[in-house]
Amino acid sequence: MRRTLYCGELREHHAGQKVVLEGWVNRRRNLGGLIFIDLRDREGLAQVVVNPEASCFSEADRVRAEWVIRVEGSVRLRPADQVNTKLATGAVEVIAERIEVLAEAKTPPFPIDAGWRGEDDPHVGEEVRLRNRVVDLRRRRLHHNLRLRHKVIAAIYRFLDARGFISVETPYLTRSTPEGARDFLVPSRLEPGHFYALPQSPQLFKQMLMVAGYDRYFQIARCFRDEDLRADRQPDFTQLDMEMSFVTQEDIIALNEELAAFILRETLGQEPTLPFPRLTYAEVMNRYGSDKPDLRFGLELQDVTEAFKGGEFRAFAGAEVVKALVVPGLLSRREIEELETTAKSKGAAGLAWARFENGALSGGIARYIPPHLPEQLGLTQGQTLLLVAGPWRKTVEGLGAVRLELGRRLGLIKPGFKFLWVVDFPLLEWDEEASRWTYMHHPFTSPNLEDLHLLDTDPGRVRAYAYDFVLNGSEIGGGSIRIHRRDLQERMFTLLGISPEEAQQKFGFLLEALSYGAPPHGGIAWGLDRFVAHLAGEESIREVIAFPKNKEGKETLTGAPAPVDEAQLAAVGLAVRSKV
RNA sequence: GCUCCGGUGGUGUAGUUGGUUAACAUACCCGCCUGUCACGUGGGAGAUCGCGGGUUCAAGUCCCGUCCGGAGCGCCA
Repeated sequence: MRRTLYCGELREHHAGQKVVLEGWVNRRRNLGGLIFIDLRDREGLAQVVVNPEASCFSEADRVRAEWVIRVEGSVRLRPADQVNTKLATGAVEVIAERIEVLAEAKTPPFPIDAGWRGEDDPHVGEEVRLRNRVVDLRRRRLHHNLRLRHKVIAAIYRFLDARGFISVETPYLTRSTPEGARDFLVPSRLEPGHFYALPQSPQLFKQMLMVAGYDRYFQIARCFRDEDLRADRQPDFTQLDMEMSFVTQEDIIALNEELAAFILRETLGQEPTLPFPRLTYAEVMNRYGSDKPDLRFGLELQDVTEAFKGGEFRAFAGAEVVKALVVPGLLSRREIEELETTAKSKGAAGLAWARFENGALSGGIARYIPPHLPEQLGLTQGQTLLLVAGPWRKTVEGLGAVRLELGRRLGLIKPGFKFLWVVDFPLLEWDEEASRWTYMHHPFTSPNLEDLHLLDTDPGRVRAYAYDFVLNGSEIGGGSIRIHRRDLQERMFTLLGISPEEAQQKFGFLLEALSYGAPPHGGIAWGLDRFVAHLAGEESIREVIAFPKNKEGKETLTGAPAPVDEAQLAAVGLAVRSKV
């Protein structure tokens, strides 16, 4: 007899039926003469009862947690006083007639049963979890996360298909492109000494699909970047990649926020309000000190540059900007010191402060604060004023980091999903190390045509048609309108210090494509792992990836990366140098 | 590459100013138990406290080094 239904699907209307269940023993309770088995499959738990007179009683007595068994029996309603209201199947139980052990199991290294009966799983260290990932993946939390991820992807396909997008696959073995992140290299056997690179994104392929007239493309694409890992970064990660022809920035933004709303509706039953806020880069940096601000709380930065200009406090008098944060509450010296460390980590020179208590400012730099300032900032009794002064970017980012830390510490972050778009990014930023301009997004991003006249005279002020999609303080997507004219693309390469020869060698195929009549086009890529992690309420994308890598980039199940045979190296013309 | 935090039975934790046999919960094994649902109950086994060195009469505890893991900085077009 084969399985008739999932354990978790058992309901009252099955009462009286013969069923066959197959699954894992979540828990076994032996009352002496009577045995209960909570049988588990991906849909949930069902209670199996084994009576002492049943022929399978001795088999049931032998069974242990995580054994895989098949149970044949009949469903019956439980007496009213024995209904388990915590389980969806709690009104019924299966009286076992036959039990067959399909596989015995070692005792699991950590408990996995609690989540399945609706409780919190006890905390287990991530190292232990990743080392035993198969066991870990049995827990309900990960079942839920991976199914949510699937639902998100399924919703993406439904939505984009209905809007005329087609999914096209692009190569994983491709060419190394200069700059950007470090490439993962794959040696060529047919041409020893030559290498493929794994794509950092399908960027150039999708642009060429636009030139080829496909008009609307998308792909759930794996991307590879050989950089250090973080809670929200893996060396191989998944993008929702998208590109459209004959569109404006606003078209892309509007379509993508509809997509986001559709996904939330389909997966979580939520209805976010559209449109999402669109804030300029300058505005979010000045108000939140971040290009990916968390809008779930206020605590905005305020500009007080003028109040200190030319004043007696030398450190502030000549500063490019002075920014202030009004903190609800009196912070201790120790707390301020910790926050100063946070500010300094972003390059701020320091963190000045004063407390407003007993009707006056005291402590820190209280005596240097202009008399009118507290009123201007709305500073009231029992609050702390924090200040950073210096070059614009380090100042706002320093205080922005403090804002974020305070949001967490003071519990200001409200639950929910706060989306926004950040627009009007600068096209270029100054690279101190290389002493030249470099792109902020990527070298194919179109300048805002209104700023084109500044390109040679004042490149730093040129805005880009680039936009980031931000959710709860996390960059979940980014895109741009691309350059579709060969002459402008060549001009950009020159500005970025890429010689015509180098451009031809590395991007010749793109320039060539652009010279065959390219439509105006643009697109976006979402960090799918991050997006799903937010929807699942997880801090780390490792919780929404079945087999993630740890902080050191190791895949803990298989032990990758690992050495390979000398013969394998020889076949691709490589030899490993002894460690330097 | 750098900074910070952590490492104690299988798992999760406690362990005070250094002081007897390293504690607790849970899991595990055995006994008893017919309506449990984290069953109950009695018993048992299980840890050279990540590793190495140092200080000390005495180190889980203090110091140095090292390994492993996590958070962040740099990096991430």
